[in-house]
Amino acid sequence: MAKKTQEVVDRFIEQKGMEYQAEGLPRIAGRLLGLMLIEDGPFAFGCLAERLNVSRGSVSTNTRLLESLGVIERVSKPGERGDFFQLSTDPYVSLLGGINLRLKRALANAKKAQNGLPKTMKNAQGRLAGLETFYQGFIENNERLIESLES
Amino acid sequence: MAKKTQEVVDRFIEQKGMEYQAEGLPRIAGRLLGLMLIEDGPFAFGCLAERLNVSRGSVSTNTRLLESLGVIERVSKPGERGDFFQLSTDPYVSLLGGINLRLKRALANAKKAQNGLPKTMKNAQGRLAGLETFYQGFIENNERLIESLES
DNA sequence: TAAACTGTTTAGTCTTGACTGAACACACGA
DNA sequence: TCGTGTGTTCAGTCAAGACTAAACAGTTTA
Repeated sequence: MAKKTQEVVDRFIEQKGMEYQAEGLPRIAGRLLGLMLIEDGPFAFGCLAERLNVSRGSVSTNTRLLESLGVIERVSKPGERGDFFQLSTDPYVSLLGGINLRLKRALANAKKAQNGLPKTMKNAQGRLAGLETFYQGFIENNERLIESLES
Repeated sequence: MAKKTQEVVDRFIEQKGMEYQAEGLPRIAGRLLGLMLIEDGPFAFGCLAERLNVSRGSVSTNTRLLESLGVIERVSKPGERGDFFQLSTDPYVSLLGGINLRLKRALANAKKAQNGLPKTMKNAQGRLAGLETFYQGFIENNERLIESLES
């Protein structure tokens, strides 16, 4: 691989790491995802640790995290021993599904509070209604996007 | 206020705190927002510290955080000395704007990487294109939602 | 059986940042 | 001029969790 290309690849991987960190997720998870986005898999478990210069423990933890989010999947190669990983078929659909789950919980909380409040608290009722409208719109957007992405 | 209502209010405030914490933001910021959603403002600075049982330093830091996100605003009351805070007119529009800013940065990163990669890396090009489609759709959804929420 | 290689788990280190309390600078009213 | 009340800032504490290295249990190969 050309040296220039290698630089682009490495920068992208590190950027994904920083993006994940900014979202409150482990940096290593972002770097794993970045690698699987920009290079062809599947990747052997040990190869990941070596390639990203992290411990096998970190690879184990973070591959399982990404697996639980549905963005990568664990696959086996015929004839080979260990586990292999690659980007899922529909990584963003799973991601959006997870986001919607949390949004729906928050929406439920807002509705519960609104129902528990007396109708006479007009202003609070209005603000909570606005919050719910926001959540509802966001959720519906995501569902539309999921549909359009589903292969 | 009825005891039952008080319970609903307190639970909502704490829930918003937990939701914020889960998103990687300070819990106090969430509790401040929860309070301003469910009770009528404007709220005096000192009253916030007292009401939520947190230090004035924390109130200062987190009100400024929420202000920078555009979800609350600092207002003055005629005749009163200190600062007062209340929910913004369009809190969710500002919020969505901030989200889109980060998404656009990530999208730019992906595009830059794609352009730096040789066209011959067909698979990587495809995966990056998929990532960009996802970002693009998400951003457009948010922009539509912003429009529909704008008062 | 041993020896080598899996991935997971655990103990421990270390960094990050949320939060507090006190010092601070600035305004107002005596 | 004081004192009092304001919000910010700063040093320090503390907890959460990211990460590592080593111990571990399970498989495969010899």
